Amino acid sequence: MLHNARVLSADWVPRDVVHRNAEKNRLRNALQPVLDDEPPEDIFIDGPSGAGKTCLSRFTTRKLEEQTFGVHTHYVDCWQHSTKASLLMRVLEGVDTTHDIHPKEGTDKILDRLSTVDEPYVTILDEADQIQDSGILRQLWSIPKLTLILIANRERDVLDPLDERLRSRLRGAVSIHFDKYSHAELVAILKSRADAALEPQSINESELDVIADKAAGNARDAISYLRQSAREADWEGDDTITREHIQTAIPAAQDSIRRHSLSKLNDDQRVVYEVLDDLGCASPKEIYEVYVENQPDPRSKRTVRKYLKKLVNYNLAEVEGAGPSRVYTAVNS
DNA sequence: GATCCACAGGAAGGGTTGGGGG
DNA sequence: CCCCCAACCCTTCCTGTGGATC
Repeated sequence: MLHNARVLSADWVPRDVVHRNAEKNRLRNALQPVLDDEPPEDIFIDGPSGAGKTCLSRFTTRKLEEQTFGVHTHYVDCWQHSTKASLLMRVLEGVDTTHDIHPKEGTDKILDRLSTVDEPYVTILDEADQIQDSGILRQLWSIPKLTLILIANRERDVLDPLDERLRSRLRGAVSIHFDKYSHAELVAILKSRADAALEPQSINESELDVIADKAAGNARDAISYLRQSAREADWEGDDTITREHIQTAIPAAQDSIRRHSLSKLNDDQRVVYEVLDDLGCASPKEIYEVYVENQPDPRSKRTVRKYLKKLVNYNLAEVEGAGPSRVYTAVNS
């Protein structure tokens, strides 16, 4: 059934993006200075998960690179490269060799190399709110030939940690907001992916409808549900995807996302998650008290606060309220 | 509306780690 | 093989914030 599984992988960039025409035009216009070799504009993209931010950015920069000689574009996932050294190395990989950089020379050397690049280049910083050291952004913004496209769920998550001088400069940035996909748009996206990835007639419109419905505007989820549904059908030896396959596939897809997130936690972080999962819903104080009982050599409160924030970032927990009424809830759907 | 308490997260300092060079 | 250095993680200390309580 699956004759081109890559089309259903999370980082697949389609040959054409069918929706988001307004956003596409704004991004292209914002990148115009790159073509004219003028000073770059700052570009922000924000919107909910699965709204097509990453996909459209990668699509647009790929087009730019194809159509323009001497322009380099590069994608960096700040989630995987949240520390200063690893992030800067990834940025440099997009334009230059990195094998001659030694860790003991520090990050200044990497920044020097980035500053001396003499051709314009565009770097997408996806999940930009994950960058731990806000000084990195200031340094990257001062690089003459570099155009940054910053992607985050909420623009203010990136801007708030910055100092006032930088924030005021960035008020002039090109800011592109993405909304959730509508149901009809999701169905259309699923249809085009299914056409490219699956044997003809493997799935019909009403089943796509069910998947789109469950994904609630999130294209990334929708595509992973479709992928898992195709696998289910394959395992069963069926050549069409039925509602039963989808029913099985959705929890399986959600579980695999959750397990993947859990695998990235260290032992203490996992204990904090398990404590929260047992409690279901609890204040930071309660969580910490139970955590300390369960751990012979517990981390400090401050560190556990960092862990809790991490769980929220990984979608393993949700948080509500502020101050003393703050409550964390485990996510284990 | 003043006060209190729990919380978030920044800053600074110390211990640990890991890769390269002597 | 050990030392060096930068990066990284954790801790301690601290400030600012906002809901709860009287």
